Amino acid sequence: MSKKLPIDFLDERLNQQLAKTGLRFTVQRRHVYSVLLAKRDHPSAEEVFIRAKEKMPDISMATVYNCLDTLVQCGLVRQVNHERGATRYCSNMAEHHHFYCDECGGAFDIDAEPGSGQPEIHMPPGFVMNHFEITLRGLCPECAAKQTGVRRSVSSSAP
Amino acid sequence: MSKKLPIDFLDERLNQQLAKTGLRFTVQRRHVYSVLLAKRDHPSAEEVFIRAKEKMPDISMATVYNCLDTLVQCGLVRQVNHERGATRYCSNMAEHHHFYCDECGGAFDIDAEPGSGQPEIHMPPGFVMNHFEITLRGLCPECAAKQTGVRRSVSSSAP
DNA sequence: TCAATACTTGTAATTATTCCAATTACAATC
DNA sequence: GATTGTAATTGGAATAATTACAAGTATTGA
Repeated sequence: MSKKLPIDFLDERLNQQLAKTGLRFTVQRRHVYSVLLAKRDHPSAEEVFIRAKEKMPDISMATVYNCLDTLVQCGLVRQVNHERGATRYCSNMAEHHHFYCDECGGAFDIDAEPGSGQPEIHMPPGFVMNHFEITLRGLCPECAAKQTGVRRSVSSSAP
Repeated sequence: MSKKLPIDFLDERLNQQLAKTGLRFTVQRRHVYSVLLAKRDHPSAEEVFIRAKEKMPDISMATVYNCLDTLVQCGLVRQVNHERGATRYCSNMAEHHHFYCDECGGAFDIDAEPGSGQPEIHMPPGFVMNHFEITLRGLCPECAAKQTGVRRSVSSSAP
């Protein structure tokens, strides 16, 4: 009960951001955040729950939802919604876009050109834009290779 | 059965697109499509259902979902997902972006500059991009006016 | 007209998420 | 170190959105 974890970058950042909003540092929040940082494949809340349970078997789904919300609130994680499925969570806060593969459903981060700023969009008068997001769709390298390499498998195995 | 409706643009387009995919023209599909064209405010499935019931009281929720799926399938309507809420449907197939008001939740179409093409994004090798979408967030004219204390002056037409 | 098939309908089931009330943990103070 | 007020966690119930299914109805083509 006394092993002091080294205050690494994760803790520091988390602590800092939580403090800003008057929220507490808890082991659950820390753990959920570490799960998101460990594998940045935009997991859904349920996937986070499953991964979190590996090292923290008693954590509850409600807590995962709470922690994710907290992390989003304090600006360490962002929520991404794509298609009809569950909301997904992304711990990459650098400016980037999201690419979704139509074939395998995978999500990929596409770095934004630093300083590329916002695309040239002519906003009608009166609108105040705070945020923009570019979502790309198509085929990821793996799926693209399959489609062109092997002849177009029109009657591929049922999904 | 008896009264032949004039084949207007709606019917023509719908028929054409349905035929392409081997789907049938039905009164429910026509009606759901007309609801989407009548008010282009990106209604959710449930809102479509409510509006559709006005003139077709017997239509069911299941049919609305089916029809919406069909319309999306045959390229007359697109699905837009924003935040956690319900999926919304948009009948504007011209190239445009979506603006969501953080305050009132309203959705607005922002026309893309014709020929502006896609934003300059450096895709990592191997990715095949088929589609991109820009989502904007901020304040709509009405909510922006309220926030700055400016009375409802410039912004006029409500959605 | 009749059969084949597509479509619609109502309902049940599923999925994703939120809500809530009861504990439990934490931080500050005595 | 005990006390206390507050915040966080927990499990389960509740809700919202969507999908699945089985039965009935409409439409098309022969």
